[in-house]
Amino acid sequence: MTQISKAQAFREASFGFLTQTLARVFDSKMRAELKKAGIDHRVFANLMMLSEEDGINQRQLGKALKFPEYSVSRNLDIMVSLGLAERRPDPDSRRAFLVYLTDSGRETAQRLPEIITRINDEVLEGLDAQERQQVIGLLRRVMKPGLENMS
Amino acid sequence: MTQISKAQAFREASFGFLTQTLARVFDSKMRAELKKAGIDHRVFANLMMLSEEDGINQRQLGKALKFPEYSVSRNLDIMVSLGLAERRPDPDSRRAFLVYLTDSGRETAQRLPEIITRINDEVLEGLDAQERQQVIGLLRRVMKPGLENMS
DNA sequence: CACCAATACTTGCAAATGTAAGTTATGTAA
DNA sequence: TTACATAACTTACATTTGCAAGTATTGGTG
Repeated sequence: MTQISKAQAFREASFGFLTQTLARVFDSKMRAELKKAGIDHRVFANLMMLSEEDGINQRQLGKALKFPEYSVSRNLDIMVSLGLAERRPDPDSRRAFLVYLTDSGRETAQRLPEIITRINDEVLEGLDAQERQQVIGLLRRVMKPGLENMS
Repeated sequence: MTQISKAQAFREASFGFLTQTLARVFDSKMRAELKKAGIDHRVFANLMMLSEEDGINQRQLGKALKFPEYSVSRNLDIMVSLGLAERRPDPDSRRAFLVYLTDSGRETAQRLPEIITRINDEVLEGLDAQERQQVIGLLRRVMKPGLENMS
């Protein structure tokens, strides 16, 4: 029986620690791959989300991705300047915008799944197919409860 | 049967997306709690890691947490300036330092588990005890393979 | 031992991020 | 109908980060 200190057991058993650490790995790999593909790494999460659902406002976009709203605001500025997305006035509220992908944004978004899949496969190499399904299913459940939004 | 677009199924099935999103949630909650506790949020990961194991060099510290080495370097500057850690020369190599917590660092580190546990419980509220064990176990396995280190 | 590559760590600079405060528009309730 | 809180979004400023290039030391190879 190998000796494991309390602290070690604790850190390795922290869900937050684990997700932060793995998120760093995913992020740095994504940056490198997106650079190769000529896609701006700053916008990939929003791009992916909008390709799933457009015509939502910035708040909703931020909530889905757990991004603070100032971050959505800035990322959208970038996407608009790159011609990937556009803000249209919300007919129901003059203070909100509805966000839509442009054709170019949609085309760019289509190139993402291949990259994301490849990197996920790299990161998940230690798990078999069933375990991958399992961990993904559990993480999705963690997301569900709403997890009150960011600042 | 509710209609789910391919894109949605895809994003929600991306391990990387899920960990990044959940890491953002954990991070923002940790920041708020650490601020209340008067602990510098920049150093908490290193502090926790070092309370588990000291006397390692900066490379090893970075590798364990998947931090790039420049980040370890700067975080240690902060920890040293706050009196939480110290760099001692490595007797085996003049280019390396061995990092140790000070007494103050150790005391501070002792206050972390309570905070981390509380936030993990908040984030994981959607899962029962068994599922928590399960997801943590799987995430640990993902960490294992080495996941070649950062830049 | 002379060379070159790799290791361990640091740093200048540009880019990105968090905080807090701002604007404008809506909802509510006296 | 005015007043006051909240919603949706933006921005100035300071802090933090990533990248790329730097130093110094060590390990190997001919």
